[in-house]
Amino acid sequence: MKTILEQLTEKFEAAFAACGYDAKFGKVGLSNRPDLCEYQCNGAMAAAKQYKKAPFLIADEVVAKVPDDGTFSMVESVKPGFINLKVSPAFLDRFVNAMAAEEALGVEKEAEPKTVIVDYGGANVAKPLHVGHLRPALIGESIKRICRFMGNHVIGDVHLGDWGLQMGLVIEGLRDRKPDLVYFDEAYTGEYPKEAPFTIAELEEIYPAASLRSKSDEEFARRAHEATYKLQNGDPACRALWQHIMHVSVADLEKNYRNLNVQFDLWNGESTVQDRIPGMLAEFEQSGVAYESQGALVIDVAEPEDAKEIPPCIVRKQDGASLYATSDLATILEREELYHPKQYVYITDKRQDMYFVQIFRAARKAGLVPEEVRLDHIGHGTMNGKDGKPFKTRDGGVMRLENLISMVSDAVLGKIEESHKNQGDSQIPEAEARETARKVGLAALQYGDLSNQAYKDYVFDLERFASFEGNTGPYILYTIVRIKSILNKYAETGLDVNDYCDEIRDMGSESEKALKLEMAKIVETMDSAYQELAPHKICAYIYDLSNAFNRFYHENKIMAEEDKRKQASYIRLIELTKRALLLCTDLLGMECPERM
RNA sequence: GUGUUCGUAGCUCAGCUGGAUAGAGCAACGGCCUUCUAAGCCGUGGGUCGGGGGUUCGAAUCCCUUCGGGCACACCA
Repeated sequence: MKTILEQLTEKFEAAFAACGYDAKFGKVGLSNRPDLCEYQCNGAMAAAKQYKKAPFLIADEVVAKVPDDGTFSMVESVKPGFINLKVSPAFLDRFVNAMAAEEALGVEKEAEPKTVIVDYGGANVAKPLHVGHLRPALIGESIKRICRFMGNHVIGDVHLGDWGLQMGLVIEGLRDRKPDLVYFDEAYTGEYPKEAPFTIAELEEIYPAASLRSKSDEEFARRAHEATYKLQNGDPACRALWQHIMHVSVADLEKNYRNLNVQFDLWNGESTVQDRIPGMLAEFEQSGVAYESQGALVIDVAEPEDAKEIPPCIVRKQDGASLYATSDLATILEREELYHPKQYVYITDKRQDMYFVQIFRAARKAGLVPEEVRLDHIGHGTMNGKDGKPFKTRDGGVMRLENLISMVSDAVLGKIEESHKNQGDSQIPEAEARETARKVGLAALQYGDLSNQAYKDYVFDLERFASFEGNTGPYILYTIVRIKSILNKYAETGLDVNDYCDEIRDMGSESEKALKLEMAKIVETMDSAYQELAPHKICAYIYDLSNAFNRFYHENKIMAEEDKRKQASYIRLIELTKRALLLCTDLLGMECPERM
C-alpha cells in the first residue's frame, strides 16, 4: 500500500514537472508546524537556487498545477516558499479504511524477503543473567520481531559463551566439592549417569567461587586450564560434565529469558563451531589472508582511508589456542553453509564496536560472506544508576536480572492495589493482579529501555519507570486497556457496528482527524524502524498515537453517543487504534493485560 | 597520545537524510470526575541546543576548532 507521503509526493512531483522543474523537488514530508498544516513540501526553496527564481513564485506556480481531485482540503503557498497541505477527510478515510482492511495495517513488507540472523543474548553458561544482559536481550528481541514482521525469515541465536576457561573452572570447582563423583575416577570406563550431579543453585555457587580461587591459587588455576584443555580435546568425563552443565544452565537461561518474553530459535554457542576451526584456519593460511605475526595468526584488516590504523584480527594465539574472533568467524562460516543469510545483526555492548569492524572486515576479506550480504553491529550503551555509572545493587554488586524484574513488578503491583483502593473499585483477584503486574512491570522495563536510542546509555530509575505517568510503558498499556474496556462495553450492549456503519467515516471532530493522521504514520514509522533497526522509533510513535487517542477519548464520549452511526464509526476507529498499538507493542516484546 | 562517541529546560530524554515559533515526560503552578478506568485530559511558567568559527536564503541538524564526559586502542569477551 502506498503511504500518504508517497501519494502526496507523486502529486507534487507531477506538479513540479508540469511547471518545468525537476520532479525531485516534489518531496512531501510530515509537517513540523501542526498548527499550520498536516503535510508540507519545501521543494520550492531548494528549486529556487537551481532555477535562480524567487521561491514563492515557484511555490505559487506549483500550487496552481496541483489537480483538484479531492485529495486536499488545503494547498497553500506561504511566505518564503513553503507549501502547506491538509488532506481532505474523505482522502484520509479512504486511507484509514484501506489500512483496516489489511492484516499489516498497510505497512509495506520487504519486497524480497530474506534470511536474517540476529545474534543477541550473549549469555554465558554457568553464570546467571544479570542486568547487563537486559539491553541486548530487549533490543535484539525487538529487532528480531521487527525484521520478522516485515516478512523476513529471521533466526534469533543466543550465541552462548560455553567453551572457555569458565568450563574448566566449574569442573575443578565441582571436583573439590564432590571428589567421589565417577567423572573424577580415572579408572571408570562405564556410562556416565544421565542425571546432572548438581542443581542450578549449586552451579551458580561453584562458578564464582572457582573463579575467585583461581586468582590466588595457582595450582587450582593450572588444573582448571588443564580441564579446559581436556574438554576441548574430547576427554569423555569432561565432555559428560560439560553436557550436564549445558543442560542445567540452558534450562535456567531459557526460563529467565522467557520472563523477559525473549525467545531464541537457536541455542548455539562457541562450542557449536569448534570442529570447523582447524579447517577454517588452514584455509586462511593457504589462501594467504592470514599470516603469522609475533607468533600469532592474524588477518590484516586496516584500510588506507582509516582515520586510525585498525589492528589486525587475531585468529590464533601464540599458544595455538583459538579465541572469540575465531569462533565468531567459524560461526559465520556455519551460518553461510546452513542458512545463507542476506543480513547479520549482532547486538552487543558498544565497547565492542572496533572488534566488530575487525570481524566484519576479516569475514569479507576471507571471502566468508558474499559482498551483497549486509553485516550490522548494533552497539548499545549501558543501563546506569542515578549516579550515571553502570547500575549496581545497593551494596555495589551486580544485580541479577530476575531480581530486577521482580523489583519492578513488585513496585507495579503495589501501585495497582493502591490505585484500586483509592478509587473504591472492586479489587482484582490476587492471581490476576500478579499477572497484570508482571506484564505491566515488564513493559515498564522494556519501554524504559527501548525508548532510548540503543547506542546511548540511559538512567534506570525505579520511581520513574514504575510511576505510570507520562511517557512510559504502563501509560501505553493503560491506553490499550481503555480501548478494550470501551469495546467490551459496546459488545455488552448487543449492538453490531455493521448495522450502522460499514467503515470508518468522518464525523467532523478535530481530535478524530488528528487520531487518523497519527494512525496513518504507522507505515512510515515501521519502515524507518526497520531500515535503521531502531525500536525507539516505534516507542515514540505509540506514545504519540496514545496521546492522540486519549485526546479523542476525552472529547468524544463514545458510549454516551446517541447517533448510532457515529458511535459505530468511532468503535471502528478505536478498534483500529487498538490493532495499531497491539502490533507495535508486540514488536517491542510487550504484552497487554485485559484490565489494569 | 590516537580514534570514537556523547553534551538540548532543574531532572530524564526525543528531534539530527538542513526549513517557519527547538518538543515530550517528570518536577512546579492553575483548571477538569452525576457520562466509556483521573494510571487521564486542558492550560501556565521554564532553553544563548557546551563555547567559538564556517557553509547556506535558512543550522540543534552539515564542516572546522575548542572545552567537558564516556569508551576503545593485537593474542579478553
